[in-house]
Amino acid sequence: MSKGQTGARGPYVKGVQRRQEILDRTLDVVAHRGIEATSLRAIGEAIGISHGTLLHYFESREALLLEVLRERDTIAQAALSGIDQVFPWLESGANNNAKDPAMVALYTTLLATAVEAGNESARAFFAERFKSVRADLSGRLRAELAASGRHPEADLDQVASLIMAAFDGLQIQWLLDRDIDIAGTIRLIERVL
Amino acid sequence: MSKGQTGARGPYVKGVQRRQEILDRTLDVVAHRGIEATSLRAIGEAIGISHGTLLHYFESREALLLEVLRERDTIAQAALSGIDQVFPWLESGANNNAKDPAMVALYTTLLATAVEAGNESARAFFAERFKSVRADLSGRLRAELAASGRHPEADLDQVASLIMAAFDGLQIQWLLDRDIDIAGTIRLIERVL
DNA sequence: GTCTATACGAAGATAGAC
DNA sequence: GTCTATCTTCGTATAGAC
Repeated sequence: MSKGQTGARGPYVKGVQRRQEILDRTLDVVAHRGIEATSLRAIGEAIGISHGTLLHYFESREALLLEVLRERDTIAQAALSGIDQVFPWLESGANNNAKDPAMVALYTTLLATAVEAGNESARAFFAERFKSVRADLSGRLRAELAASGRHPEADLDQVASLIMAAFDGLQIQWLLDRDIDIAGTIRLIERVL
Repeated sequence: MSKGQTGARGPYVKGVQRRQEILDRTLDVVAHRGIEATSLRAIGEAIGISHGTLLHYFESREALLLEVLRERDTIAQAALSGIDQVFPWLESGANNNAKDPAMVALYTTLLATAVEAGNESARAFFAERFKSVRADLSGRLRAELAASGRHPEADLDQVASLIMAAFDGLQIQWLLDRDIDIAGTIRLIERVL
């Protein structure tokens, strides 16, 4: 075995730690200064490295921000892995997100860039994310209905789309007005079933 | 009466026409090149004026884009003024938006900037828009339920929030995947009532 | 592999001439 | 009302030190 990317000694160790440090600190900068002000130079300053170094680890500023989102998204999903029921699962996700407005803002901002032409990596990320979450949600709904002996009254893929749209849309409303009750409003959808 | 802003003669006439021309052409540039590529210089080129002149009419690039959205939003609302029933009204709105993806993208992009700190004008616009649409929607729902002799089973403000969130979220999903059926999915919410 | 220094072009914004 | 010139900051690319 060579001194490859995950070796405990070897020169790559520093790089792996550095990469993680960049991901962590970038979110800090986003939280403290907002996304627009999170320039490569601002991130570099916060870490104590030149802004050029950041592009040694990530292809572009957009790619870095997207990687921050991807990592946090994976962690957030894992934290909910113990919850089986759909609506408690959604409610826990909403409550966790409420603790991290910077992440929600990052999600929203990158989602907006994804609908723009020419941002293929962001578009691919969100298109794939929507597709997999939709499949996961509709599958859970189907299983739950079957377990309770009922048969679906609506297209479950459409219900899944509705839940995702409501979740994203309510998070945006919540960012503008913290009085919005995301979990409570999502729960209204339960009646459709 | 002086030669004020709306006078038919007077030196302001050219300015008023110019301002309108800028608003119209900006949306064209957005439609053809995307929002990110819609720089002040690109807009100026499309009209045949310098980018500096644009800032004589609008405070900033953001203010210009927001004004384009505000104007189109007003026109779109007026076009639906003949429809009384809530869900047909929503469906017509969705169908109209489907004809103008550039507007939907502009809406989404500016909404994302509004959740960022320091964008007070965008934040104010969307906060106010959400507030008024929510009030309008819940009022319509209340009137409709009363007319059919039913009493609401859910908090109608919450239902209105859900409808708005679903509408915005589904438009985003639609921008990423044109197979999404916005109107059909919104109609699912009808069952909550 | 890791990192700095530097340069380039484009962007939003401002000031002042005409 | 409009333009040009200029300032600052940005993302990105490259060259090279260690």
